[in-house]
Amino acid sequence: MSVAEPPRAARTKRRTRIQQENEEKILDSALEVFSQHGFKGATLDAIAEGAGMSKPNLLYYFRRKEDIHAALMEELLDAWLEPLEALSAEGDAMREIRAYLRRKLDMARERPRESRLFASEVMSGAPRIEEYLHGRLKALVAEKVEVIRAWIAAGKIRRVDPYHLIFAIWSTTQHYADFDVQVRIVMGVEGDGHIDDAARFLEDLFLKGLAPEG
Amino acid sequence: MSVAEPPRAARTKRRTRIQQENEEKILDSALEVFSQHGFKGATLDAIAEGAGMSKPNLLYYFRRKEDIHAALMEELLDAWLEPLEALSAEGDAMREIRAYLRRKLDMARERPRESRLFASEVMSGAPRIEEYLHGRLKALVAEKVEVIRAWIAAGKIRRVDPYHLIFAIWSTTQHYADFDVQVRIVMGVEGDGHIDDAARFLEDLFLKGLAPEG
DNA sequence: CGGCGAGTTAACCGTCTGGTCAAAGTTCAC
DNA sequence: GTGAACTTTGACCAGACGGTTAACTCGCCG
Repeated sequence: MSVAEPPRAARTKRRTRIQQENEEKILDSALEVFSQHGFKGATLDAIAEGAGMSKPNLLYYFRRKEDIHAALMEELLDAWLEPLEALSAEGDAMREIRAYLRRKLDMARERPRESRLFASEVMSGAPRIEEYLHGRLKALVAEKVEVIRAWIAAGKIRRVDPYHLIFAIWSTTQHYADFDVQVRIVMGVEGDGHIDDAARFLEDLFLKGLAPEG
Repeated sequence: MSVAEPPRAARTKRRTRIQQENEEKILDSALEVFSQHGFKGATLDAIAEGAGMSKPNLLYYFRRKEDIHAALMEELLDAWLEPLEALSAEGDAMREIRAYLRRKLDMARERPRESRLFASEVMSGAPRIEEYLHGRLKALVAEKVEVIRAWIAAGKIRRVDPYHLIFAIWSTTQHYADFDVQVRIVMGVEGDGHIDDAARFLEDLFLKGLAPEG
């Protein structure tokens, strides 16, 4: 009669050291598996093995596959907004855009699995993050679109469609995470030095491409 | 004892009308399913249902799941090279790049599922197309990189890294296929008119960003 | 150092999955 | 119209899958 309630049920705060460690191991393994195979393609067995524990033990910490994915997403989605949130209307337009590019490229370098997790979710139709896309993300983008429009109105950057500008920044930077394998093979590189070159190229392209006439 | 050999075994050419039709139905359904859920996440049941036939019947045309995926990939990979292949050293640099952008955007508009199929394959580590990436793709890119270098040497475009230029074109254009759901939600659009805006934006960005000084 | 709750696991369940098989039904050239 | 080749299907299989249960072991606080 001593069956402990699975810890994730009683939320609030982390309890034991073991719990903390194991949830970390699970989420790390799950990130690997989900980002490679998507939600449907990921299996609890693979996640459990990657976390170095049995499947029932894994299910002691997260009752359902969905819960693991949701926990991963919750962490990810906040981090996902940060770089764009930091785009400040008060700053210098060109400097802000360059800084945004850098933050996004840093994420692609340091958290490529998260990028692929997000991509895989969107590519499968975003069934589990529709609310987020329609809500927080859409609102934040709308807000920053206004910031960019203001820069255009003030003659700080050329007249371009702010939405497509944001998409262009997202796509070019995330590409180095999502298509990492392809980039490495095509370029024939191994470390991550090529991302510095990418940074130079992208800053160059966007700053030149957006600079006001004259 | 009249069990016909599964047709895909005897390659060469299409035989019956029914076979032609059914293989088409299967590949169309499989494209839908693979592009949404990846190789592991796709099931034969789902593909069969989408194709409007029973699973054993599906397996009469393609003996294994792998074979369906391979057939899809074979078709795709050729189409994938075409736009870049058409980038001609003889043409005007700026015009060639603009035309390349347009071809890639057209593919994103007209064949978004193929784009996602490719993306999903690369994101899962490209286990089934390694040879292609190391072979034909790498070689073609290397060839076009030289074309771009020649344009730079001739002062037709600014001095930028040709590899990253190609990646930037790939990523910005494919984004409208791979992240279609996100793009639609964030922009709040429904048809595909936004891709024309994307075309204008991207041509603008790249042509301005690459134009030689002066 | 004893006990209680946290942590772990073997065994299991129903369903799904990729794939097989033999038999039945259909098509089409002759 | 018929027979041989082509097509379709129900029944089936072994293993994978997400998840449950009950009983076991371990860690740690008093």
